[in-house]
Amino acid sequence: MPDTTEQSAPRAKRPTRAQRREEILAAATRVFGSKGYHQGSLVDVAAQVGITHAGVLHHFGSKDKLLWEVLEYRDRVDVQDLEGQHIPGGMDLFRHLVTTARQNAGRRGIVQAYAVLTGESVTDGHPASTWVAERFAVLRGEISQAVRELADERSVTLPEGEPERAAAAVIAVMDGLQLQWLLDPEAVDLAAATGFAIESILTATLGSTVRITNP
Amino acid sequence: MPDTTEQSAPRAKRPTRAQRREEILAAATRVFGSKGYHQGSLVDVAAQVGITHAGVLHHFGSKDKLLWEVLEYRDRVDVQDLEGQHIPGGMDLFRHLVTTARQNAGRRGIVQAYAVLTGESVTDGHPASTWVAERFAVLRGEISQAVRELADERSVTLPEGEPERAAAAVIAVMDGLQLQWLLDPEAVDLAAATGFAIESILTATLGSTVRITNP
DNA sequence: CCACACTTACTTACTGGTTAGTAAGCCCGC
DNA sequence: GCGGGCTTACTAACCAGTAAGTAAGTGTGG
Repeated sequence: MPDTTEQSAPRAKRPTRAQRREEILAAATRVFGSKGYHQGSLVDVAAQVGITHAGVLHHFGSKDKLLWEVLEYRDRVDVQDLEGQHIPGGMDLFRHLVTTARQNAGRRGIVQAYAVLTGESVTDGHPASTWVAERFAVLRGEISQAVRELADERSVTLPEGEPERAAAAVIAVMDGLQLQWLLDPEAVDLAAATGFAIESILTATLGSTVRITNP
Repeated sequence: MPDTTEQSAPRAKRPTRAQRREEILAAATRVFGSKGYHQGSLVDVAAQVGITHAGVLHHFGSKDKLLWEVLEYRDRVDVQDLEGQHIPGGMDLFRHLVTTARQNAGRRGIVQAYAVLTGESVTDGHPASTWVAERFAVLRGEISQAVRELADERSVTLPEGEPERAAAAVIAVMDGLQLQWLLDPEAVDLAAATGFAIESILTATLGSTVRITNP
């Protein structure tokens, strides 16, 4: 017997299409994050929203498309968090990276989702592989640009390919630390280790001590 | 009609139990490497050896046990490659790490298997998670010890927790670079970037320039 | 040296479970 | 009253694991 007296809640009625899609995307992020894409099923996702898996397919057509929208959704949320709505450059970028690491230590789910999908994406023909590869490429571009800016500020001439090498190393250390932290949070201080590693790489690249001050 | 004249070849007859198990382990490494553990099926593994999936289960009992043996097999092969049969310490360890990275650039399959399984292992209740976590713990122990040795050699006193932080960063950067390299081999020079990053971290930790000379 | 007993290495066939995706229809709210 | 949101019901594929049978090898007693 459904309770029809329920009407004080703002929307016990029916969620709009946009609301439902958002709910499903959030649920899918959790499911793909905790179980991976292949092991996480549409039934799992649907259950979290309180519908059947066919309902999910009604909104997204296929599991692959759902994954795609989850990834775009994550990007959108990330950009939203960035109040300025634009990616900072120079030293601000590295400050932002360390800040993100500190925030990440408090939201295991997101970190797990990212780690699982990234790992899975190196399998042959994985639907997320191009997304992850492009993401890496964009990040390398932004970070190497920031490294060049810092070098210019300090009038340092860098060897050919050095900014790119440093950028790849910075991204690598962040991802790798997340893996270790997920498997053993006691053993790794995510924020501290990330800050330390990025400072190390920048110091070695620029030839003089670099400190990333807390904003 | 089987050719009984064939006897110059050591075994056209029937492979021994040990031989078959080895074949299956190699096949499973390839399959789990290219498809992941969950997506890679026993049928896939069996097909590569030319038997049925029940034959695989005859030798290994269950898929979980097969994975376990694959991981131990990988360890065994790695140790075999190390001619001294023992893990080096001090600067030799870091030389060994860079050498490994250089070798890895020529064996994509192994790197892929490691990356996929590590990523998958952070999912809830994954059969490989304890193995990966322990592997990380052991590596952190060995590398932080090597860092302490280098510090002693140079009469440097390190802050509390610094060797562990450096060790985690070194492992992280190796894993992270592998991911980027797998997704875009053109964009990342695995050996060069690994050497650069490790040198950076050691230099920052020890306070003086560290170079890892080619053996 | 060979027959008989036994073991090993599988295969075939099946079970129970889970999966993504499809089709058709119901029902609520505008 | 009708259309979008959803369910129920289904399919076809695939999965790990089990059971039972078979052929080929191995060891042994005579």
